[in-house]
Amino acid sequence: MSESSIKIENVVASTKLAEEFDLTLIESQFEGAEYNKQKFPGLVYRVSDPKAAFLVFTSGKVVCTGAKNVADVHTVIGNMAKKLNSIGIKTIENPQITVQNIVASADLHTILNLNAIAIGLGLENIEYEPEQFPGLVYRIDEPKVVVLIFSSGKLVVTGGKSPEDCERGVEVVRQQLDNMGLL
Amino acid sequence: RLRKWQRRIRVSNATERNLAFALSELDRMASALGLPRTVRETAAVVYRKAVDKNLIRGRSIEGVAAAALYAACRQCSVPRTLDEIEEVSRVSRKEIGRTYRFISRELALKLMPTSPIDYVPRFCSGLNLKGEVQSKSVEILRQASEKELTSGRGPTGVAAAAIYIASILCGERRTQREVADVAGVTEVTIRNRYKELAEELDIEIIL
DNA sequence: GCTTTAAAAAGTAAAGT
DNA sequence: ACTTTACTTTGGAAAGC
Repeated sequence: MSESSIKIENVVASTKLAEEFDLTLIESQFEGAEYNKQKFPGLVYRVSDPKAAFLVFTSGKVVCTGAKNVADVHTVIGNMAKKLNSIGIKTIENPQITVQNIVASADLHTILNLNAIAIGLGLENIEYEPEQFPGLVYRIDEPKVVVLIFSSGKLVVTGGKSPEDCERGVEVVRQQLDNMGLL
Repeated sequence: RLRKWQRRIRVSNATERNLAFALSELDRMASALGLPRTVRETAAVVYRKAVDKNLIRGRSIEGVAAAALYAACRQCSVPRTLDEIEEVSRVSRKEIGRTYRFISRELALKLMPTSPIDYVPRFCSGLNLKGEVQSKSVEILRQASEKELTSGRGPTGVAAAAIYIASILCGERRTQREVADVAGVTEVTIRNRYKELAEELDIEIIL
Protein backbone atom coordinates (compact mmCIF):
# COMPACT_ATOMS: atom_id res chain seq x y z
CA MET A 1 0.00 0.00 0.00
CA SER A 2 2.53 2.55 1.11
CA GLU A 3 5.75 1.24 -0.39
CA SER A 4 7.38 4.65 -0.33
CA SER A 5 10.21 3.28 -2.43
CA ILE A 6 12.71 4.59 0.05
CA LYS A 7 16.34 4.35 -0.89
CA ILE A 8 18.67 3.98 2.05
CA GLU A 9 21.77 6.03 1.41
CA ASN A 10 23.70 5.69 4.61
CA VAL A 11 23.54 3.80 7.88
CA VAL A 12 25.42 4.86 10.99
CA ALA A 13 25.96 2.31 13.75
CA SER A 14 28.04 1.91 16.88
CA THR A 15 29.31 -1.09 18.80
CA LYS A 16 32.02 -2.24 21.16
CA LEU A 17 34.55 -4.75 19.83
CA ALA A 18 37.01 -4.82 22.74
CA GLU A 19 37.79 -3.33 26.13
CA GLU A 20 40.59 -1.29 24.62
CA PHE A 21 42.56 -0.80 21.43
CA ASP A 22 46.13 0.16 20.63
CA LEU A 23 45.32 2.51 17.76
CA THR A 24 48.98 3.05 16.89
CA LEU A 25 49.38 -0.69 16.41
CA ILE A 26 46.28 -0.91 14.25
CA GLU A 27 47.43 2.05 12.18
CA SER A 28 50.72 0.33 11.45
CA GLN A 29 49.06 -2.96 10.47
CA PHE A 30 46.02 -1.71 8.56
CA GLU A 31 46.68 -0.39 5.07
CA GLY A 32 45.24 3.09 4.68
CA ALA A 33 44.33 3.58 8.33
CA GLU A 34 44.60 7.21 9.48
CA TYR A 35 45.26 8.18 13.07
CA ASN A 36 46.08 11.66 14.32
CA LYS A 37 45.32 11.81 17.99
CA GLN A 38 45.52 15.60 18.15
CA LYS A 39 43.27 15.98 15.14
CA PHE A 40 40.67 13.44 16.18
CA PRO A 41 40.67 10.78 18.93
CA GLY A 42 39.49 8.05 16.60
CA LEU A 43 41.33 6.01 13.97
CA VAL A 44 39.76 6.23 10.50
CA TYR A 45 39.65 3.09 8.41
CA ARG A 46 37.81 2.58 5.12
CA VAL A 47 36.76 -0.77 3.68
CA SER A 48 35.22 -1.57 0.33
CA ASP A 49 33.60 -4.99 0.28
CA PRO A 50 30.41 -3.52 1.31
CA LYS A 51 31.68 0.04 1.32
CA ALA A 52 31.93 1.62 4.75
CA ALA A 53 34.14 3.73 6.99
CA PHE A 54 35.12 3.02 10.58
CA LEU A 55 36.04 5.24 13.46
CA VAL A 56 37.92 3.15 16.00
CA PHE A 57 38.53 4.41 19.54
CA THR A 58 40.95 3.43 22.29
CA SER A 59 37.98 2.43 24.46
CA GLY A 60 37.24 -0.46 22.13
CA LYS A 61 34.16 1.27 20.77
CA VAL A 62 33.65 1.53 17.04
CA VAL A 63 31.47 3.68 14.79
CA CYS A 64 30.57 2.40 11.35
CA THR A 65 29.23 4.77 8.68
CA GLY A 66 28.56 4.72 4.99
CA ALA A 67 26.87 1.31 4.74
CA LYS A 68 23.92 1.06 2.37
CA ASN A 69 22.03 -1.58 4.38
CA VAL A 70 21.52 -2.58 7.96
CA ALA A 71 22.68 -6.05 6.91
CA ASP A 72 25.89 -4.61 5.46
CA VAL A 73 26.63 -2.99 8.79
CA HIS A 74 26.73 -6.43 10.44
CA THR A 75 28.79 -7.82 7.58
CA VAL A 76 31.47 -5.14 7.63
CA ILE A 77 31.71 -5.13 11.41
CA GLY A 78 32.14 -8.91 11.33
CA ASN A 79 34.87 -8.51 8.72
CA MET A 80 36.49 -5.82 10.83
CA ALA A 81 36.58 -8.14 13.83
CA LYS A 82 38.25 -10.85 11.74
CA LYS A 83 40.86 -8.40 10.46
CA LEU A 84 41.63 -7.37 13.99
CA ASN A 85 41.92 -11.02 15.00
CA SER A 86 44.30 -11.64 12.08
CA ILE A 87 46.84 -9.24 13.55
CA GLY A 88 46.51 -10.76 16.98
CA ILE A 89 43.88 -8.53 18.53
CA LYS A 90 41.09 -10.32 20.32
CA THR A 91 37.56 -9.04 19.97
CA ILE A 92 34.25 -9.52 21.74
CA GLU A 93 32.35 -12.50 20.30
CA ASN A 94 28.82 -11.25 19.61
CA PRO A 95 29.10 -7.50 19.73
CA GLN A 96 25.87 -5.57 20.34
CA ILE A 97 25.42 -3.43 17.26
CA THR A 98 23.20 -0.33 17.52
CA VAL A 99 21.94 1.49 14.46
CA GLN A 100 22.13 5.17 15.41
CA ASN A 101 20.95 6.86 12.28
CA ILE A 102 19.71 6.08 8.80
CA VAL A 103 19.70 8.52 5.89
CA ALA A 104 17.31 7.78 3.05
CA SER A 105 16.01 9.52 -0.05
CA ALA A 106 12.57 9.40 -1.63
CA ASP A 107 10.61 11.09 -4.39
CA LEU A 108 7.04 12.39 -4.38
CA HIS A 109 7.23 12.90 -8.14
CA THR A 110 5.64 16.35 -8.07
CA ILE A 111 6.98 19.87 -8.16
CA LEU A 112 6.32 21.47 -4.79
CA ASN A 113 5.58 25.03 -3.69
CA LEU A 114 7.75 25.31 -0.59
CA ASN A 115 6.22 28.62 0.51
CA ALA A 116 2.77 27.05 0.52
CA ILE A 117 4.10 24.02 2.37
CA ALA A 118 5.79 26.26 4.93
CA ILE A 119 2.45 27.91 5.70
CA GLY A 120 0.55 24.66 5.54
CA LEU A 121 2.79 22.83 7.96
CA GLY A 122 3.07 25.94 10.11
CA LEU A 123 5.98 28.35 10.18
CA GLU A 124 6.69 27.33 13.76
CA ASN A 125 7.12 23.69 12.74
CA ILE A 126 9.49 24.15 9.85
CA GLU A 127 12.67 25.90 8.81
CA TYR A 128 12.96 27.17 5.27
CA GLU A 129 15.70 29.63 4.40
CA PRO A 130 16.31 29.42 0.64
CA GLU A 131 19.06 32.00 1.03
CA GLN A 132 21.06 29.40 2.85
CA PHE A 133 19.75 26.02 1.74
CA PRO A 134 17.18 24.99 -0.94
CA GLY A 135 15.44 22.44 1.23
CA LEU A 136 12.63 22.94 3.73
CA VAL A 137 13.40 21.26 7.06
CA TYR A 138 10.50 19.46 8.69
CA ARG A 139 10.92 17.74 12.05
CA ILE A 140 8.44 14.97 12.84
CA ASP A 141 7.85 13.64 16.37
CA GLU A 142 6.40 10.28 15.41
CA PRO A 143 8.40 8.72 13.95
CA LYS A 144 11.18 10.92 15.25
CA VAL A 145 12.84 11.85 11.98
CA VAL A 146 13.77 14.98 10.05
CA VAL A 147 12.65 15.35 6.46
CA LEU A 148 14.24 17.72 3.99
CA ILE A 149 11.69 18.69 1.35
CA PHE A 150 12.81 20.04 -2.01
CA SER A 151 10.87 21.87 -4.69
CA SER A 152 11.61 19.00 -7.06
CA GLY A 153 9.54 16.70 -4.89
CA LYS A 154 12.63 14.80 -3.76
CA LEU A 155 13.02 14.14 -0.05
CA VAL A 156 15.79 13.23 2.35
CA VAL A 157 14.84 11.52 5.58
CA THR A 158 17.33 11.29 8.40
CA GLY A 159 17.43 10.68 12.11
CA GLY A 160 15.58 7.38 11.93
CA LYS A 161 16.80 4.29 13.76
CA SER A 162 15.19 1.86 11.35
CA PRO A 163 14.21 1.76 7.67
CA GLU A 164 10.59 1.67 8.89
CA ASP A 165 11.03 5.03 10.62
CA CYS A 166 12.16 6.52 7.33
CA GLU A 167 9.28 5.03 5.37
CA ARG A 168 6.75 6.19 7.95
CA GLY A 169 8.30 9.64 7.89
CA VAL A 170 7.81 9.88 4.14
CA GLU A 171 4.22 8.70 4.51
CA VAL A 172 3.51 11.33 7.14
CA VAL A 173 4.79 14.03 4.81
CA ARG A 174 2.95 12.61 1.83
CA GLN A 175 -0.31 12.45 3.75
CA GLN A 176 -0.02 15.92 5.27
CA LEU A 177 0.75 17.49 1.92
CA ASP A 178 -2.09 15.54 0.37
CA ASN A 179 -4.52 16.66 3.06
CA MET A 180 -3.56 20.27 2.39
CA GLY A 181 -4.07 19.78 -1.29
CA LEU A 182 -0.44 20.54 -2.02
CA LEU A 183 0.19 17.30 -3.84
CA ARG B 1 19.53 43.96 53.48
CA LEU B 2 22.13 46.40 52.37
CA ARG B 3 23.99 43.60 50.56
CA LYS B 4 20.86 42.66 48.69
CA TRP B 5 20.26 46.29 47.77
CA GLN B 6 23.79 46.70 46.47
CA ARG B 7 23.51 43.47 44.54
CA ARG B 8 20.37 44.72 42.88
CA ILE B 9 22.13 47.86 41.89
CA ARG B 10 25.02 45.86 40.51
CA VAL B 11 22.72 43.58 38.52
CA SER B 12 20.79 46.54 37.36
CA ASN B 13 23.98 48.27 36.29
CA ALA B 14 25.20 45.20 34.47
CA THR B 15 21.87 44.75 32.76
CA GLU B 16 21.72 48.37 31.73
CA ARG B 17 25.31 48.36 30.64
CA ASN B 18 24.72 45.27 28.48
CA LEU B 19 21.57 46.74 27.01
CA ALA B 20 23.37 49.97 26.25
CA PHE B 21 26.15 48.03 24.56
CA ALA B 22 23.66 46.02 22.54
CA LEU B 23 21.81 49.11 21.43
CA SER B 24 25.03 50.82 20.42
CA GLU B 25 25.96 47.72 18.46
CA LEU B 26 22.61 47.80 16.70
CA ASP B 27 23.11 51.45 15.89
CA ARG B 28 26.63 50.90 14.62
CA MET B 29 25.59 48.01 12.35
CA ALA B 30 22.44 49.75 11.17
CA SER B 31 24.43 52.86 10.27
CA ALA B 32 27.00 50.84 8.40
CA LEU B 33 24.19 49.27 6.41
CA GLY B 34 22.36 52.55 5.94
CA LEU B 35 19.19 51.28 7.55
CA PRO B 36 16.34 53.65 8.47
CA ARG B 37 15.33 54.42 12.05
CA THR B 38 12.27 52.19 11.91
CA VAL B 39 14.43 49.15 11.32
CA ARG B 40 16.76 50.07 14.19
CA GLU B 41 13.79 50.48 16.47
CA THR B 42 12.34 47.18 15.36
CA ALA B 43 15.68 45.52 16.01
CA ALA B 44 15.81 47.08 19.46
CA VAL B 45 12.35 45.74 20.22
CA VAL B 46 13.38 42.25 19.12
CA TYR B 47 16.54 42.46 21.21
CA ARG B 48 14.63 43.60 24.31
CA LYS B 49 12.16 40.75 23.92
CA ALA B 50 15.08 38.37 23.71
CA VAL B 51 16.47 39.82 26.93
CA ASP B 52 13.09 39.56 28.66
CA LYS B 53 12.91 35.89 27.75
CA ASN B 54 16.47 35.26 28.89
CA LEU B 55 17.52 34.17 25.43
CA ILE B 56 20.92 35.77 25.78
CA ARG B 57 22.13 33.07 28.18
CA GLY B 58 25.02 31.23 26.61
CA ARG B 59 25.08 33.61 23.66
CA SER B 60 27.11 36.70 22.91
CA ILE B 61 25.48 40.11 22.92
CA GLU B 62 27.00 40.75 19.49
CA GLY B 63 25.49 37.57 18.14
CA VAL B 64 21.99 38.28 19.43
CA ALA B 65 22.21 41.89 18.28
CA ALA B 66 23.25 40.82 14.78
CA ALA B 67 20.47 38.23 14.66
CA ALA B 68 17.94 40.78 15.91
CA LEU B 69 18.97 43.20 13.18
CA TYR B 70 18.75 40.47 10.55
CA ALA B 71 15.24 39.62 11.79
CA ALA B 72 14.22 43.27 11.92
CA CYS B 73 15.28 43.85 8.32
CA ARG B 74 13.06 40.98 7.27
CA GLN B 75 10.15 42.13 9.40
CA CYS B 76 10.40 45.54 7.78
CA SER B 77 10.62 44.02 4.29
CA VAL B 78 14.04 45.53 3.67
CA PRO B 79 16.06 42.30 3.94
CA ARG B 80 19.80 42.12 4.23
CA THR B 81 21.55 38.84 3.52
CA LEU B 82 23.40 37.02 6.26
CA ASP B 83 26.60 37.90 4.41
CA GLU B 84 25.79 41.61 4.59
CA ILE B 85 25.02 41.42 8.29
CA GLU B 86 28.21 39.44 8.83
CA GLU B 87 30.27 42.17 7.17
CA VAL B 88 29.23 44.79 9.73
CA SER B 89 29.19 42.49 12.74
CA ARG B 90 31.91 40.77 14.69
CA VAL B 91 30.15 37.43 14.47
CA SER B 92 30.35 34.70 11.86
CA ARG B 93 27.49 34.11 9.44
CA LYS B 94 27.04 30.67 10.97
CA GLU B 95 26.60 32.11 14.44
CA ILE B 96 24.20 34.81 13.22
CA GLY B 97 22.11 32.26 11.36
CA ARG B 98 22.06 29.92 14.34
CA THR B 99 21.06 32.69 16.73
CA TYR B 100 18.45 33.98 14.30
CA ARG B 101 16.78 30.54 14.14
CA PHE B 102 16.80 30.39 17.91
CA ILE B 103 15.26 33.78 18.64
CA SER B 104 12.93 33.44 15.68
CA ARG B 105 11.54 30.25 17.20
CA GLU B 106 11.55 31.42 20.82
CA LEU B 107 9.93 34.77 20.07
CA ALA B 108 7.59 33.15 17.54
CA LEU B 109 8.46 35.74 14.92
CA LYS B 110 6.90 33.51 12.25
CA LEU B 111 8.69 35.15 9.37
CA MET B 112 8.14 33.91 5.87
CA PRO B 113 11.27 33.27 3.84
CA THR B 114 12.61 36.43 2.24
CA SER B 115 10.83 37.36 -0.96
CA PRO B 116 12.93 38.26 -4.02
CA ILE B 117 10.53 41.19 -4.52
CA ASP B 118 11.78 42.84 -1.32
CA TYR B 119 15.27 43.11 -2.84
CA VAL B 120 14.10 44.87 -5.99
CA PRO B 121 13.96 48.48 -4.72
CA ARG B 122 17.42 48.36 -3.16
CA PHE B 123 19.12 46.56 -6.04
CA CYS B 124 17.46 48.80 -8.61
CA SER B 125 18.48 51.99 -6.88
CA GLY B 126 21.97 50.61 -6.60
CA LEU B 127 21.88 50.24 -10.38
CA ASN B 128 20.23 53.64 -10.91
CA LEU B 129 17.20 52.01 -12.47
CA LYS B 130 13.90 53.87 -12.52
CA GLY B 131 10.51 52.82 -11.22
CA GLU B 132 9.50 51.41 -14.57
CA VAL B 133 12.22 48.80 -14.39
CA GLN B 134 11.31 48.05 -10.78
CA SER B 135 7.69 47.48 -11.72
CA LYS B 136 8.72 45.24 -14.59
CA SER B 137 11.02 43.28 -12.27
CA VAL B 138 8.23 42.76 -9.77
CA GLU B 139 5.87 41.67 -12.54
CA ILE B 140 8.41 39.11 -13.71
CA LEU B 141 8.90 37.85 -10.17
CA ARG B 142 5.16 37.42 -9.63
CA GLN B 143 4.93 35.35 -12.78
CA ALA B 144 8.01 33.39 -11.76
CA SER B 145 6.42 32.64 -8.41
CA GLU B 146 3.20 31.45 -10.04
CA LYS B 147 5.14 29.13 -12.31
CA GLU B 148 7.09 27.69 -9.40
CA LEU B 149 10.45 29.06 -10.48
CA THR B 150 11.43 30.52 -7.11
CA SER B 151 11.10 27.66 -4.60
CA GLY B 152 14.47 26.63 -3.27
CA ARG B 153 16.34 29.27 -5.25
CA GLY B 154 18.27 32.03 -3.55
CA PRO B 155 16.02 35.15 -3.33
CA THR B 156 18.85 37.49 -4.31
CA GLY B 157 19.74 35.45 -7.36
CA VAL B 158 16.15 35.32 -8.60
CA ALA B 159 15.70 39.05 -7.94
CA ALA B 160 18.94 39.82 -9.78
CA ALA B 161 17.88 37.79 -12.81
CA ALA B 162 14.47 39.50 -12.93
CA ILE B 163 16.10 42.92 -12.76
CA TYR B 164 18.60 41.95 -15.46
CA ILE B 165 15.73 40.95 -17.77
CA ALA B 166 13.61 43.97 -16.87
CA SER B 167 16.47 46.37 -17.53
CA ILE B 168 16.83 44.97 -21.03
CA LEU B 169 13.09 44.99 -21.73
CA CYS B 170 12.92 48.62 -20.62
CA GLY B 171 15.83 49.65 -22.77
CA GLU B 172 18.08 50.44 -19.83
CA ARG B 173 20.33 47.44 -20.01
CA ARG B 174 22.69 46.64 -17.16
CA THR B 175 25.37 44.00 -17.57
CA GLN B 176 25.29 40.74 -15.68
CA ARG B 177 28.40 41.88 -13.84
CA GLU B 178 26.80 45.10 -12.67
CA VAL B 179 23.68 43.33 -11.46
CA ALA B 180 25.72 40.53 -9.92
CA ASP B 181 27.80 43.02 -7.93
CA VAL B 182 24.89 44.88 -6.36
CA ALA B 183 23.04 41.63 -5.65
CA GLY B 184 26.04 39.88 -4.20
CA VAL B 185 25.78 36.81 -6.44
CA THR B 186 27.93 35.55 -9.31
CA GLU B 187 27.30 36.10 -13.00
CA VAL B 188 26.84 32.36 -13.32
CA THR B 189 23.86 32.49 -10.98
CA ILE B 190 22.31 35.40 -12.89
CA ARG B 191 22.81 33.48 -16.11
CA ASN B 192 21.23 30.29 -14.76
CA ARG B 193 18.25 32.12 -13.31
CA TYR B 194 17.58 34.45 -16.21
CA LYS B 195 17.75 31.62 -18.74
CA GLU B 196 15.18 29.69 -16.73
CA LEU B 197 12.93 32.73 -16.33
CA ALA B 198 13.17 33.74 -19.99
CA GLU B 199 12.39 30.24 -21.18
CA GLU B 200 9.56 29.43 -18.80
CA LEU B 201 7.94 32.86 -19.04
CA ASP B 202 8.45 33.06 -22.81
CA ILE B 203 10.39 36.30 -22.65
CA GLU B 204 12.50 37.14 -25.67
CA ILE B 205 15.81 38.69 -24.75
CA ILE B 206 17.47 40.45 -27.65
CA LEU B 207 21.00 41.45 -26.80
C1' DG C 1 30.40 24.03 20.61
C1' DC C 2 34.29 21.75 17.79
C1' DT C 3 36.95 17.93 15.66
C1' DT C 4 35.89 13.15 11.98
C1' DT C 5 32.93 9.67 9.02
C1' DA C 6 29.27 8.78 5.16
C1' DA C 7 25.37 9.98 2.01
C1' DA C 8 21.37 12.28 -0.42
C1' DA C 9 18.84 16.43 -1.89
C1' DA C 10 19.54 21.38 -5.08
C1' DG C 11 21.60 25.84 -5.20
C1' DT C 12 25.59 28.48 -5.40
C1' DA C 13 30.53 29.16 -5.91
C1' DA C 14 35.27 28.78 -7.37
C1' DA C 15 38.91 26.84 -10.02
C1' DG C 16 40.78 24.75 -14.11
C1' DT C 17 40.35 23.64 -19.05
C1' DA D 1 31.16 28.11 -21.38
C1' DC D 2 31.83 23.57 -19.42
C1' DT D 3 33.49 20.36 -15.98
C1' DT D 4 35.01 19.24 -11.55
C1' DT D 5 35.33 19.90 -6.77
C1' DA D 6 33.30 21.70 -2.76
C1' DC D 7 30.45 23.96 0.58
C1' DT D 8 25.38 24.89 2.56
C1' DT D 9 21.42 21.60 5.52
C1' DT D 10 19.76 17.29 8.38
C1' DG D 11 20.93 13.17 12.01
C1' DG D 12 23.81 10.16 15.25
C1' DA D 13 27.74 7.81 17.80
C1' DA D 14 32.62 7.98 19.39
C1' DA D 15 36.72 10.78 23.14
C1' DG D 16 38.43 14.98 24.34
C1' DC D 17 39.27 19.81 24.21
